[in-house]
Amino acid sequence: MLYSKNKIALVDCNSFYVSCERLFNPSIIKKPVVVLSSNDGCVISRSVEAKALGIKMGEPYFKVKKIVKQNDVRTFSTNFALYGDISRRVMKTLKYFAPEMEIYSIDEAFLNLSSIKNENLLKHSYKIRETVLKWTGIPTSIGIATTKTLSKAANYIAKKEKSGVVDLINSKQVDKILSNIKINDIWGVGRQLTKFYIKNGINTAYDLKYMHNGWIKKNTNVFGSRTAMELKGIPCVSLDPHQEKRKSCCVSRSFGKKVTKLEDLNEAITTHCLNAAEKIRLDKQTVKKITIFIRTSPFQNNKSYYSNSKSIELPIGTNDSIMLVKKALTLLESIYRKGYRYQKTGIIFSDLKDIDIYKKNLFSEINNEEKRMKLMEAIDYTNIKYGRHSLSIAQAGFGKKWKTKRQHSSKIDTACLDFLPTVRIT
DNA sequence: TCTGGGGTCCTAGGACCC
DNA sequence: TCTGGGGTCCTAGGACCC
Repeated sequence: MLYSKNKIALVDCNSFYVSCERLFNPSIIKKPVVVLSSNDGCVISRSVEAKALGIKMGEPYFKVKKIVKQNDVRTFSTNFALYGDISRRVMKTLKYFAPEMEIYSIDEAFLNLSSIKNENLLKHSYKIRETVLKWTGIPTSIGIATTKTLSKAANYIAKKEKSGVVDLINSKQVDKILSNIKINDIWGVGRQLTKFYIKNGINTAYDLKYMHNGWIKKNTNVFGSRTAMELKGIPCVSLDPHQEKRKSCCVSRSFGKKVTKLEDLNEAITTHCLNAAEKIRLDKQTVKKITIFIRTSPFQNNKSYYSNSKSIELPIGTNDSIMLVKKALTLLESIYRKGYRYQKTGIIFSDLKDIDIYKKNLFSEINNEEKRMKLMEAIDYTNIKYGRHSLSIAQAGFGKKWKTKRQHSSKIDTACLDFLPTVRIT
């Protein structure tokens, strides 16, 4: 029995983006800190000190500006290149402790700890936390349980504990812990399900756990039943160590200033399209379906709102920037309407396939395409070596009046990550 | 004045076929 | 007069996640 059970640990980095910024700026340790989303729009990461001031996750920045000023909260624009690099370091460290793991997001991973004896689970987890902190400078929390959903719940509680670890496998108080988790804080229960559950008197994780299977199945979808089963300790979502390639690729941005002219939208779409194409080329993929969308602000409810999108299916998959930009601009022109103040535009590549399939396509004109592929390779190489957008195409524009706002950038150059100081926070 | 971006999966309903 | 039913496939949109 000792080894027969699933033992899953969810390791989650505490206030990850804030922790990353702190690595390079020790003066903000123990101070209230927030990291803002693109365009300095919303708060997407908060230190505990910032949380204590009542700053909520996802809140628009302009709404908390007052609190920020009054309390000298340090604010940062996102630096995803940096966070990605630190994330890779954290994951590499975790791999030492569990060869079988699933990277779930930039700051979370599920670890299979089934080979660890029950009585050693806690000790092992403390060791994981200590090592990650020592090697990367990032503090973490760990939740251990027999299913993913329960380990998420354990982690949720671990975040509030000083020890940073909660083990539900050896705990005799699982139900008590679950009764302290509100229904909307359960993994997989979003806004809609929360509304429905509360209407039916289900208010906590405990309530959901003891709900009849039949009732759940009849009244929710497969997601709902799965979550409920997992709370009961029956694994329904297995740990998947296999890293799949992405199935779609989206690049979109809000504008720093509202945009009205087609030529500005053209520049933005071209830029986004080039970025998306570069991404899929790095993953050795091709795209068959392109969608572009534009919209005005959904928050300015008074005036005319306009939102539209259009897709096109390509005859064969490609990752040729020049061809993709041409198609994207045609799509854009067909949905552009004069007289609106646009807030955001973006491009979605879907139906992505491995490049090898494309190469074997009998209908492609091999010679021409090989030339194009060489050109794309050269562009990517130059951009990686000399910085993004060293090489671009003219349609991407030079003025970029629509550019995203980033007023709080920490300007850390991750090209120098090798010189990253390893800070130990105690 | 100012409200993110990038994903995955599920499902209802339409189109089509026999 | 009486106007089927069942199956598959695809897609847009919704819900959810971080």
